[in-house]
Formats: sequence, structure tokens, C-alpha cells
Amino acid sequence: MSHALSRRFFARPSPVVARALVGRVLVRDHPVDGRLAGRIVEAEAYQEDDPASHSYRGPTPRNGVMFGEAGHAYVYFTYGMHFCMNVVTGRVGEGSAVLIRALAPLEGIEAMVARRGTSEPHLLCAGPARLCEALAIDRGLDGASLVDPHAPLWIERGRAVPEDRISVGPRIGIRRGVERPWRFWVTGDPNVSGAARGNRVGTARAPIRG
DNA sequence: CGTTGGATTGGCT
DNA sequence: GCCAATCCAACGC
Repeated sequence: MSHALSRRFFARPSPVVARALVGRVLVRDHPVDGRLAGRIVEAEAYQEDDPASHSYRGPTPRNGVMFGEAGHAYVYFTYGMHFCMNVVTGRVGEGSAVLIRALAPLEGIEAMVARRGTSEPHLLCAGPARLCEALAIDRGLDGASLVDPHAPLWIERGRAVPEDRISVGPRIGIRRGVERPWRFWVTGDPNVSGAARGNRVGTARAPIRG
């Protein structure tokens, strides 16, 4: 696990971490399939003072991990069938995290194809629930450390994305807090979520201030 | 205890 | 564009 990001990286405000995570590599060490990995091409920040965040109404059994130490995975189940993965950020007690929304598949692609039931490369990890299915991330990883040795899941340094290739805009799928421009993605990357649904993928619309 | 709706996706009109 | 799938956390009574 060379170049794995440390707790210090995650112990910053979630919008800072979300922006900094673009270009990093999420790695899942699967007991059967080995290394499953993808480059992060889309991420969103959530924090406690944020009506769109699960942590907005305080800690509960479901969101408790969000209020804990940075560098842990917050994995939640939603819509009766999907898991989504966050990285806990900030300080203990704060309730902030970054939702990983899309990856560009790098390693273990055959295993991803088998789990996802599609071989379209740009549909393997283009969405928060899709990438969790592709990397076999579920409730069992809620609360798992991303920074300890022997962790089953971690994030590697990856390669920097030039500033002018990163777009900033409103988060997807939320009703309140839409005005906060806390979604960061690689402009024009085919793996960014929502492309098939007309969600603007970089380019045309000017990125909102960030 | 009953109701509501969700940080989504895929399939159909 | 619209909606069902399918669980369960959160909230109201």
C-alpha cells in the first residue's frame, strides 16, 4: 500500500478534502478478487452545518461514523438496494465527510464487470452506488479505517489533476443545500456520474465559483 | 407503531 | 421523462 494517504490528509474541512481527492486512487483489497482500484474522478463534500448532510440533525446509529475520527469509511445503505461510500473528514465530533461519486476503473476490471453485470467501462464505477457494487463495498466496511496498516480499503496518492481540468458545481440528488458548490469532478471525464442522464459533465456550463 | 422518503439506478414510455 | 425497486432510518403520534 505504498503512498496511502494518512489521517492528516483527511483531517481537514470536507470541501478541501473533496477537492484534494480528485485524482487519487481508491483501492479495495478484496479477499477473493485481490486489488480492485479506480481513480477518483468525482467527489462531494458534506458537513454538519449543511441541510443536505446526513449529519445535519446530529449523531444517530446510522451516521455515527461521520462524527468520529477522520480517515474512516462511512458506508450507508439507501433506496433499499444501494450502498454509498464516504471518507470521514475534519475533527472528531464534527460530522463531516466526502462522498466518493465516481471512479475511472484501473485494476480488477474483470471482477468489476462480474459484479456490475455490464462490461461498459464507463458504467462500471460512474456513480456512488455503482462504484460500491464494483468494489464490493457494503455495510461490512462502515467504520473501517482507511489509514491503518492492514486496512481492507485505502486511498493512494495517485497523480495530480491539473487545476484547469477540475470543475466545481452543485451537488447531485439533494433537495436542500443545493447552493453550496461542493461537487468536484474531472472536466469531461466519461466516468463522471450522470452523463447518461443529461447532468452536465464539465465543459458547456461555466463551473460555479469554488 | 405507522408513515414517509431518501447523498440511486436501470428500464420503460 | 417517468417510475418502480426495496430497505430502513428518522420522525410524528
